[in-house]
Amino acid sequence: MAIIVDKEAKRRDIALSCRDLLQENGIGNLTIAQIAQTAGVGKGTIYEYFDNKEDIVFEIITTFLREDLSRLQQLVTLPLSTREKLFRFCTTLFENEKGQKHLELFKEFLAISLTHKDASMLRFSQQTRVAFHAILEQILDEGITRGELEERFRGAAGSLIIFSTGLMVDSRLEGFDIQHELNAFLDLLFPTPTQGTPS
Amino acid sequence: MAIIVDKEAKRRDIALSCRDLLQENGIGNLTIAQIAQTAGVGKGTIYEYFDNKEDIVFEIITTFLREDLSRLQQLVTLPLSTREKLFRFCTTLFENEKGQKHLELFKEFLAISLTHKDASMLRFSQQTRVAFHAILEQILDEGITRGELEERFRGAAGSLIIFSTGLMVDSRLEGFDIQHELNAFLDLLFPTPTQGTPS
Amino acid sequence: MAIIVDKEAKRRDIALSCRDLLQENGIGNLTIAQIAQTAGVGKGTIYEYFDNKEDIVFEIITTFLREDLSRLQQLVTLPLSTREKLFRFCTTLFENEKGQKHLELFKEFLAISLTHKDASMLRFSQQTRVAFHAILEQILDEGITRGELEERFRGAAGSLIIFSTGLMVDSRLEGFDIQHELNAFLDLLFPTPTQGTPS
Amino acid sequence: MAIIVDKEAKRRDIALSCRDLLQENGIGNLTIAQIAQTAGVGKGTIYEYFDNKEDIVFEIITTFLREDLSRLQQLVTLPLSTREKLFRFCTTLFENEKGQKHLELFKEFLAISLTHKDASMLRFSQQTRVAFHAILEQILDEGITRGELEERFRGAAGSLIIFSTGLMVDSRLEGFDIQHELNAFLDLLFPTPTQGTPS
DNA sequence: TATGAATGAGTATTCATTCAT
DNA sequence: CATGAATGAATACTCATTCAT
Repeated sequence: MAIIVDKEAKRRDIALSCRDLLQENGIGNLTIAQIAQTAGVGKGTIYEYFDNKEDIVFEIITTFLREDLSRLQQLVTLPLSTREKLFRFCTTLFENEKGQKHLELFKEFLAISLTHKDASMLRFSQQTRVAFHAILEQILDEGITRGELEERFRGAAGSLIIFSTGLMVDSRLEGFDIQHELNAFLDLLFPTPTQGTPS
Repeated sequence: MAIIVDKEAKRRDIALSCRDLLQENGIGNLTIAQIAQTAGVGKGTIYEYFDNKEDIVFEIITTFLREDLSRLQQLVTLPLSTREKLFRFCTTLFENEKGQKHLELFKEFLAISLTHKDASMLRFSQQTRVAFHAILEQILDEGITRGELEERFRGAAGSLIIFSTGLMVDSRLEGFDIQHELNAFLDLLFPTPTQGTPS
Repeated sequence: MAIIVDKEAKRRDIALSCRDLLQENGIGNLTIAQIAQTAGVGKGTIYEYFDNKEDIVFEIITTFLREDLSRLQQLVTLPLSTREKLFRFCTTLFENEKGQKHLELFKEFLAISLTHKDASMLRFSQQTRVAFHAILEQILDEGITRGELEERFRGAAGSLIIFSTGLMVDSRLEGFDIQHELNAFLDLLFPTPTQGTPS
Repeated sequence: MAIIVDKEAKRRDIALSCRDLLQENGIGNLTIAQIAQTAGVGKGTIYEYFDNKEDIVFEIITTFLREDLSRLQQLVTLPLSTREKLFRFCTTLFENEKGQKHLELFKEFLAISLTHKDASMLRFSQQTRVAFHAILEQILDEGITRGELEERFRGAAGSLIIFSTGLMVDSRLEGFDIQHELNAFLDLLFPTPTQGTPS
């Protein structure tokens, strides 16, 4: 048992030590040699703790994901309107420099998972999706509970996740105004008297 | 006097002759040698009509795109409800085997354009987006004109495109039910008495 | 006969129109397509007047050579000491921007003739050498006649040509001071009382 | 524990095993595939020990250079007149078949270094030049010490190197008699009573 | 005489992964 | 447990030259 614990610990150690490396280089330019050197171990050792390059990249991305999810989790409890929460949920990755770097990474990961259809790849993608979905669901449920949202929004998390995915992908285009597009979308979902029915 | 060749025509000829090849191999496994052989010309000849591999892949994809856009264009005139049109707009690529192949190609193209940020790549992506956007807009405008859609849906094409992108990307996930997700989304946009408020 | 004359005239026309092109691009980056376009004829036409790329490059270089030889020829008649004339003979290609461009071209030509041992290549190299040799001989002979040079310098043109070649080649090295090296060499050849016999 | 390899030793091993290959094919026709096969390693292994093709070509040429320099070094100690030593210094590469092969290689290298002005290329050229210069200086200094040469020949190594370069380059010309040209040059430098003033 | 469409050979380099020690 | 030396597949692109018209 102790050994297993150690393995997990070392996995984390290696992943943790390579966070900056991954952010700087991106997935495509990251080499096992760099990872090994940065982690201070031999190349062969990496393969003692990870199945392949993907595996270790997942582990590192997971640490970023944990951060982002944690931030998003806090968002749920913030004293904001539901709409505002949804807005922030979708724009959090576009906000500061750190978010941008994570975004770039996620886009790169998306690109890989779009072509490499390994089981582990899909599993990871799905787990990630589930985590984001859960938070979104919380926001929506609370919105409904607080009377800000109609009952029909229960179960709408899936749609919002899909839209978020599209937002992330289409943000690559030049002249794409995320805030504008997102607001237009939210206006569509939550028609307000002032907007929907201009006298 | 030398033969004067219609460059545009030959471009199309080459592109046309390589459609199957691209569908079978995908973008990543397509080689210039294969293209040349399939088109029945020398490798050098390819470069007389295309700037680089990207250029020719774009041209071939464009032929698929033209087909899909044409089908979508016909959709606009079909005697269907606006909602049904939007539904079909989003699912057309998921329908038959042919659509599936195009879908695979588009996903691969998306993956590439997500990481290779060349000017030509972005330009092509944007052009494609504009074409789809235009059709969507037609459907929406008509829906509004016919009174099926509220005025607020004018300009909603952007949101729908983004959702479609997300749909395409997330469709890679196992157990992802496109029809279900799309219906849920449309229900959200067009709350009907029967669906939204089941007595 | 008329046709032959025309051929020669057209050869010159083409060569003349491509002088700048060759100077800008160098031999290595010059393409037949560019030559044809610049000369305002078809690629095939080039081969009506020239045997191959080398042939046309020679023709163009020859026009430069003619210029340089003409300048050098003038040098012979200038009211300068023989030593000064020899100095200028060797440095003329290093002097102004124009000389530099010719120099670069000659170096490139030298590189080619060092590996491509075609008969035409050798012939051209030899012809060039002969032309420079003749001028050098004039300078030396005159120097001897005027009593500035000892009799033993008769026939020394060959040595000086070889040194010039070396100068041209070694000038590629960083920190190589042409003037210094050349002066040192000339001091060696023409020992002056102040330098050769101190005290 | 993994095997620790002496990188320098392996570099030499690979270089050594490819000497013949380089001499047979020349630089231009040498492929990495051939090098790897000849050295009995994989292509990737080559790049573990060399940065690029240039790097390995330099290393191989260096082994030839070491031989030639060693022979030249011995020349310094031979019981010959200074003039004879200088003569041999310049003709050593033209002597036997082996020298001829080295010469061909050097000419090819010269051709490349004349057009490819990379830093590493220049550095290598300069190092080589320095090594030959040093030996020449030894010969000259000794000649001066022994009273065979006038004091003015101190520092003349540079001029002689340049002449040697020219000799190497011009030797490509048909009908170029190295011995004759070199003797003419040496006669010029060392005027003897019998030669300079024939009664 | 002029043209320009067609051609096709030829090669360096990267890097995830393995396995002998 | 750890290591790091060895591996090898896979591919775009240029351009001088030809020859049918």
